Amino acid sequence: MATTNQNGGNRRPRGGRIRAGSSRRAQSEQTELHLLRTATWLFSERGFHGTGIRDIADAAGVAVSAMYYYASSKDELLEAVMRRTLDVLVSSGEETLRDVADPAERLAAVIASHVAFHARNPRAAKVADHEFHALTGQVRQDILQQRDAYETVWSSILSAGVHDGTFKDRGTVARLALLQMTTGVAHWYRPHGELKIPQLCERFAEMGLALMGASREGRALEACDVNLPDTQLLLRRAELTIEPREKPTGL
Amino acid sequence: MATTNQNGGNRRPRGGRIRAGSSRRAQSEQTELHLLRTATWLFSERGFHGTGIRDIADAAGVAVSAMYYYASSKDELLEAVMRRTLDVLVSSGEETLRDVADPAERLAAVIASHVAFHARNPRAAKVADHEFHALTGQVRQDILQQRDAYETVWSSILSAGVHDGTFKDRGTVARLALLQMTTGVAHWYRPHGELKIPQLCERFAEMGLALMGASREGRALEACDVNLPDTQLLLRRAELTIEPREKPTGL
DNA sequence: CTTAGTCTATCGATCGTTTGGACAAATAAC
DNA sequence: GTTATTTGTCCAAACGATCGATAGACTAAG
Repeated sequence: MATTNQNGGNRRPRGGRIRAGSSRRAQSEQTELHLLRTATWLFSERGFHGTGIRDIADAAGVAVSAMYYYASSKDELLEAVMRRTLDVLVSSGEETLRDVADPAERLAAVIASHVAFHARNPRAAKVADHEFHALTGQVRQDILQQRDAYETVWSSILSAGVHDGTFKDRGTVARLALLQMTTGVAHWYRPHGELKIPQLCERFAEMGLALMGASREGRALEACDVNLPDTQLLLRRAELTIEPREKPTGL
Repeated sequence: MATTNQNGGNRRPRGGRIRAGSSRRAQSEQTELHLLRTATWLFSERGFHGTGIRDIADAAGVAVSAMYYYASSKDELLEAVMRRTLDVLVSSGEETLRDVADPAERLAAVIASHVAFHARNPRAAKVADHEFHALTGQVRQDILQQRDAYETVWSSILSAGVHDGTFKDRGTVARLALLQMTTGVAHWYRPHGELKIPQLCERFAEMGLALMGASREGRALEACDVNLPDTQLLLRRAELTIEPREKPTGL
């Protein structure tokens, strides 16, 4: 229960490397990523306020002050996690929607993109979803604006579909319901569960279309009636460097 | 920025009352409720770990140690909030389902009950939804079990409907999607928004039935095709004494 | 030799919790 | 009906532990 450091002989020697890197600069980048991944893991598990900087440093196998070389405060650590996460979420969505015109296909596409991202990066997504309340000041405004912009994409897809008769008009709550149920994937998805990511995306696209009462020429639209984006492509776009793929070694 | 107490002259005199009560015992109950409501408000706003006991005491207008007269620890405060919340959520659901047999009507009923509860008690519901990770030990097990039992009710409704052909088979994920989208109501619902609670319940029942592809004799089921529980009844059952109906005065 | 990167050690502030009464309402004694 | 005693409720002050953050020494790569 040492307060200062509890992995005494286990720490790598001074200036030691996490992975053999060529230059010092490459090594520095590795360390920063390692710290962000560890922070993401802990934030997702215990929440931002429930995680101490010593928890992060210990789990990452570095000294507390080494963290402050990369981030000038704990809040900045959270900011980095949220910014990187939202950036990839938004850009992967935009790219996937780029050349899709039909409202039903657009809805299926944005659902699939969103679900793929949240299933592939559950911890980072959880942090972005849960820890918004821990942000303050300008950062909070920025992140909020980015999230609003993303939700506006969903809104316009829905209203376009309502306007041309593809969807039933279910009001503003439809967007909120769709976002909640797809974002929720991050909270329960397990890689070795019932469904793999491609099937999961298709299933959610199906449920989303059904929820909106999607139809063409009087016939209800199923997921198999619309072109779904290629899942491999979705997963490549959703790749997030700070998502921790395994439990921190020092935990 | 006094550390000990920041509402100096504003506090009521020693032994003063929040509301005029008859007996001392009645007064004590009022104070306990007042503390739980204040805690619920702050937990929902800043999270459990983001809320200090001094924050709660100050917002409630009592001394820190007065809190320890009612709860022997901060964790016990959270426990009380979550237990009371889940108890009402579960029992109101059970009561509403008591004499409903048809799967489609049961789904609509449980959705309406869930949505009504989350719209009426958003802060307590948010705490129960978000702060589970802050629980430890036996309490965590208990709450988890209660939540699992509640979700099992949903599962059996869905599988009954799938079995008799009312619903399409959308696997386990359907339950998770439905629960996420309905629980999410607590995060965005505002009393003066687009919809009042009765309309909100109906809308969600509609979306839920659509999501499950509910149909009878080949015809798709709408919300108007099934009997929805009386919303006034739902709201009475969902009444939660610890839900803070207004911002704490000392905030 | 310079400096990027990491260390140990420590800071003041705040954390959850405890102590030892103060005081009023309820009860008992007269 | 007044006074004394007990009980229930709450407070101010302080405790040790832990919090986020910093200072300054040291190492090794460039």
